[in-house]
Amino acid sequence: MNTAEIRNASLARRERQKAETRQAILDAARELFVVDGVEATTMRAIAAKIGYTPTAIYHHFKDKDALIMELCMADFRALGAAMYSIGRIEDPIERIRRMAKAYADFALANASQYRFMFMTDHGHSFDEEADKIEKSPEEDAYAFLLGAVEEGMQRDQFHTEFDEPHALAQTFWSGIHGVISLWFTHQNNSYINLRDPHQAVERICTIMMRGTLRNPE
Amino acid sequence: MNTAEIRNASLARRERQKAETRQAILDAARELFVVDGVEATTMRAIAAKIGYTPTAIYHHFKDKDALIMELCMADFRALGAAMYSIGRIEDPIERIRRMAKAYADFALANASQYRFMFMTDHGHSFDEEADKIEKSPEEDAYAFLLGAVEEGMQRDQFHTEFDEPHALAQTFWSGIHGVISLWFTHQNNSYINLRDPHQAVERICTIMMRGTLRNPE
DNA sequence: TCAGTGACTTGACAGCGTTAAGTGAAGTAC
DNA sequence: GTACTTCACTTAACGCTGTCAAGTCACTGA
Repeated sequence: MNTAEIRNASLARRERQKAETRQAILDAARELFVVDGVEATTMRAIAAKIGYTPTAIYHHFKDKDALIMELCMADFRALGAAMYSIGRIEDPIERIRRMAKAYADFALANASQYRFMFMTDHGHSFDEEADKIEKSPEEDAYAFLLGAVEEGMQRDQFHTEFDEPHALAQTFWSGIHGVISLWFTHQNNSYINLRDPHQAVERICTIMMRGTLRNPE
Repeated sequence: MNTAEIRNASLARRERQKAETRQAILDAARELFVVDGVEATTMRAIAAKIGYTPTAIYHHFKDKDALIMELCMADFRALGAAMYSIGRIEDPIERIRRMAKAYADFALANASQYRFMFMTDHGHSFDEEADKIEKSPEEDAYAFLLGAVEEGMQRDQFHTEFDEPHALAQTFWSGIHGVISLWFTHQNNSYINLRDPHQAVERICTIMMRGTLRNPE
């Protein structure tokens, strides 16, 4: 090894070590967020979990919000991947059904994350993040749904009065989100006694399809 | 006035003064909660607003949670009243439609309160409160909706497969709640660009009715 | 060899919800 | 009239939070 190679190697090692620490912070934060919730986990707890002082975190992330946001962005990508994994099913209506199920499965399996992604007001934080990623966080999943709705419209599968793809896609999303979010906040309410969320998602999905399709089979 | 009367009068005055202070705390807290949100409002800010020290509040409420919960219960009563005010419309389906609109109007006009009532996890706090009030907080509004759904079923207005009143009432509720809560968390997301919530509520309401009614007109 | 870089620590700050102990005015009893 | 009690409220503090200025120290480059 000549001196230039050594320098490069050592630079690379330092960068790798920094990246490892950064990842350790993210992993620790993720685990604590999932177990205790985002609000309840402290910077001190995250630091202690990986054997650093709390201030060390601030060398890798601007503040707690930036740390949270990074994990949140990863979750959006994961949701997008979960949506995408159902593949290109020919019938757009069937595709929407499958998306609803995949969405609900993701939400129920990642409750803490879902809470933070869709049940917390982030103000304009997402807009700011979007500039960096070059597209909005929900884009993948939302665009996927929107595409299916548009395709269904092109095939005249919906009643003619539903001619605005965004409006219809947002309605479908709202319905599923309503079931999920109500479940998260009211599952312990003994008076309301909410029904099983998986079945509830299926139910509202059936109802919304029957309410919008031209020929519900 | 004899001595007994004087004693009673002074006791009454002291109780009234205490009640006034208590109410002042509630009023100040309400205003701050609405403006800044529940989380961002501090006990110190509430106290400062009415010219007391923070600790004074603890003579009237066990802790911040108890103070919040009291306001929350008042909001549930207000929502119940808003529902009840639409009156006993003959057709249960039309009644459900009106309820949806009244519910959405309440939510959009009382955003902070709605957030806390239906978008925050209260664990078993409501159950504990319910023991005191002898009925669960949502009871009024939920029972009102449930009654309309049951009536619609008795009149065979819904498809026969929808034979469980709770399941259907919860589905309707979920749909409206989904539109509202998504609006609150994502109204500023420029990529999603959510449609007007009033129209969105009307849209999902129409869709859900068409998807459940035997003879949608 | 020596200055410089940068990951990390030390020690602190302001603000939070909450509480033990104290104050002082009003009511009660003799 | 004086002593005792009650109680709404204050004072001063505790432990907790997110965050930051300053310091440490191993490693790098000339």
